[in-house]
Amino acid sequence: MTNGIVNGNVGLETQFASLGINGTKSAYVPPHMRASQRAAPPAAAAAPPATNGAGWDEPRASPRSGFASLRGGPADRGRGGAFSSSAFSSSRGGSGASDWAGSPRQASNGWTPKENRGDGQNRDSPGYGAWRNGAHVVGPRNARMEKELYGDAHDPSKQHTGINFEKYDDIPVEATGAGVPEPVVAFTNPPLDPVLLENISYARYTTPTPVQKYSIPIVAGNRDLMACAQTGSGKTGGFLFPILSASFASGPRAPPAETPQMGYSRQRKAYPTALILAPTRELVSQIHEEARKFAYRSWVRPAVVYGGADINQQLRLLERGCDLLSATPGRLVDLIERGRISLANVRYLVLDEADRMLDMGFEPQIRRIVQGEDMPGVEDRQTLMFSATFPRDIQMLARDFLKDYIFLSVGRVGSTSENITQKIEFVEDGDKRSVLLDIIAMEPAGGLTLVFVETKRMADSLSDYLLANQLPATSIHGDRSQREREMALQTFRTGRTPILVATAVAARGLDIPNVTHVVNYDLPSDIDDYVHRIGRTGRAGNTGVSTAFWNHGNRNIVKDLVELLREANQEIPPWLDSVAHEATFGSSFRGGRGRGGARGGRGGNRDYRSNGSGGYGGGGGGGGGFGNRGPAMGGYSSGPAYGGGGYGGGGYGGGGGGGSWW
DNA sequence: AAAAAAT
Repeated sequence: MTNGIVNGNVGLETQFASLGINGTKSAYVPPHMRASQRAAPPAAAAAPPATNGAGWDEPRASPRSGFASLRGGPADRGRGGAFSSSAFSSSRGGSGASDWAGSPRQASNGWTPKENRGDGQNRDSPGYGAWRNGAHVVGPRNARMEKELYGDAHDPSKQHTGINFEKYDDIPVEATGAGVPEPVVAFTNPPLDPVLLENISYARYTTPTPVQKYSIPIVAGNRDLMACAQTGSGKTGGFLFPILSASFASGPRAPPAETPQMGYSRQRKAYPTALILAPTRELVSQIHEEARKFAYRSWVRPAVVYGGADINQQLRLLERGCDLLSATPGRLVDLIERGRISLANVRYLVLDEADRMLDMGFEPQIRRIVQGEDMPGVEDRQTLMFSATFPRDIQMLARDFLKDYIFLSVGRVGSTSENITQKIEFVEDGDKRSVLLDIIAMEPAGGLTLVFVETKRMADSLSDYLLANQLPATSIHGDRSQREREMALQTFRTGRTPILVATAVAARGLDIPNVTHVVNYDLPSDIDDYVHRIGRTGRAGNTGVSTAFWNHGNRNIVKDLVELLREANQEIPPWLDSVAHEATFGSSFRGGRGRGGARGGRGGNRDYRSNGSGGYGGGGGGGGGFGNRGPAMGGYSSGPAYGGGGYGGGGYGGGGGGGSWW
C-alpha cells in the first residue's frame, strides 16, 4: 500500500511558508496544541529554518534533519519516518497544473501557465497534462508511471480486480426519481472523455458495473445522486469516472476572487475541484490510488489527506496539485483551519460510506465541511452520496446536501452469491486459536487469509500467537500507527505476510486481490458487517472461502446469518438452523423484533420519497422490519420484496425490540 | 461493546 507519497517526480527541496520563522510568519501550531506549546516550547525551535525572501519555494540542497520536529516535538512520534527529515520538496519539480493560489487558473478563458510559472517544461512532463488556453492538453505517456499505476504481470498487488462480469450482470439495480437517464452499457465516448477511456483500458476495466452504468449518465446529466450500494459494487469507479470525465472536458473552475495572487501570498492554498470524503484512512488512500489511475495524463491532480500521517508531507504533496482531493473528515478540517485548503472551487462532492461516517460520529465535521466553510451551495455543485443503508440520519443528510437527486439502489454484489463458500463452525472461545491453526495449516499456498476479530487487543494477541507459531502474520487496527497499518497492508497484499489479523478497520471497502479466505474469528454483531467482511474475498471473479466461528456469544446475529446463508444458497449447519429457529420463535430476547429496532432504525435502501410516506419528517423509513437486505430486489430469488409493509411504518426508532442489544 | 477519526 502506498500512502500517496509516490506521486511522481522527485522534487527539489523546498521550505514551507507555514514553517518558516522569518519575522512575520511563525511556525504554525495547531489549535489543539497551542496551550501545551506555550508551556513547553519545542526543542528544535532553536534551529532556525533557512529562510529566504519569500519564505518559500527556495531550492534546498539537502534535507534538514530535525526540521520536522519543529512544530511538534514528541508529538511527531517519528511518524513521518524517512520523510520527516526531508518533508520539504518542491512544487516546481512537481507536475504542473496545481491549484495553488500561486498559480491561479481560469476556467475557460485562456490562461497561459508558463507566463505565471516560468517552468513550462513541467507542464508537459510525461504522465501529466495541463489545462491551457481553455483546452485540455493531454500529457505524453510515461512508461514508468504506467507500470506504477496499473501494475504488470510481475506485480499482482496492483492487478485489479473486483470485476466479475457474470456476477455483476445479476446485480439488481433500481433507479428512481425524476428523469432518470438511460444507463450506459459500455465505456464509450460519449459520454466519457477519450482520455478517461484510455485510462480505463490501461486499468483493464472492460465493462461498467451496474452502479457505473447508471452513475455515469446521471452525473454526466448534471444530476445529484444518492446511491445505496455496498462496497465492491464498483462505486469508486462509479463516481470517479463521470467526475473525471466531466472535469477533463470542462477544466478547472475559476479561482475565487479573493484568491491571493502569486508573489503576494505566502499562504498557498489548494482549491480542489472535486472532494471525496470517506471514513477510514485506508479507504481514502485506496480511492486516491484509483483516482491516480484515471487522472493519468490529464490536468487533474489527485491528492489525499488523512490523519496519522505526517502532515507536512501531505502539504508538500498538496502543493504539487490538488484538483481531486480524497480526505478523511478530521484531517481535512485541520487543513481548512490552517488555511491550506479552500473548498470554494468544489464542483463535485462525494460522500462515500456515508452511513459509516455517521456511525463514526463524523456528522458535525461533515456538516461543517459542507455547510460551514466556503464550499459552494447545493445548487452550485454536484453531490453524490453513497451509503450501504439509508436510515433516517442519512435521509436528513441527503435532504440537506442533495438537490432533486436520483436514488439508486444496488443489490449486493458477489458477497452473498455462490462465488464465496461460507462455512460456519461451532467453536467455543477457548478453542478458537487451535481451530484457526488447523484452518491455516490447510490453506493452499499462495492465497491470503484475512482474520477478523472484534477488538484491537485480540488483534494484537492473536497475531502474536500466530507469529509464535511460525506463521507469517501481521495485524491492522486503529491503535497501530498509520505507518504500521500501511506496512501491514502492504506486506499482506504482496504476500510477505499472507495472514492478516484485522479489526473492523479493514472490514469495508478495502480491495485486496487474492484474498482466498476470510475467517470470522469473532463474528460481528451486525450482519452487514459480516457481509462486508466476507466480501474481501471472492473478488475478481475468483472463488473465495469464508469461515466463521460461532458460539452462543453470537446469538445476536444468528437469525440474519441463517437468512443470508439461505439467500446465498449456502449450506446451513442443522445446529445453526435450530438455534436460529429458537432465536426467532423462542425467548423474547430478540423475538419478533425487526432488524434495527433497538438500534434506532437503520432504514432500508429504498427511495422513501417515492412511497408516499410523507417525506422527510414523516417518520417514513426508520423502523424495523425492512432492513436493508438488498437481495430482495429484482433478480434475487428469495425473500419478501419491499412492497410488504414495514416500510414507512413504524417511524424512527420505534420498531419493537427492547431489551439490551447484547 | 468496539471501532474509527485531527492530536
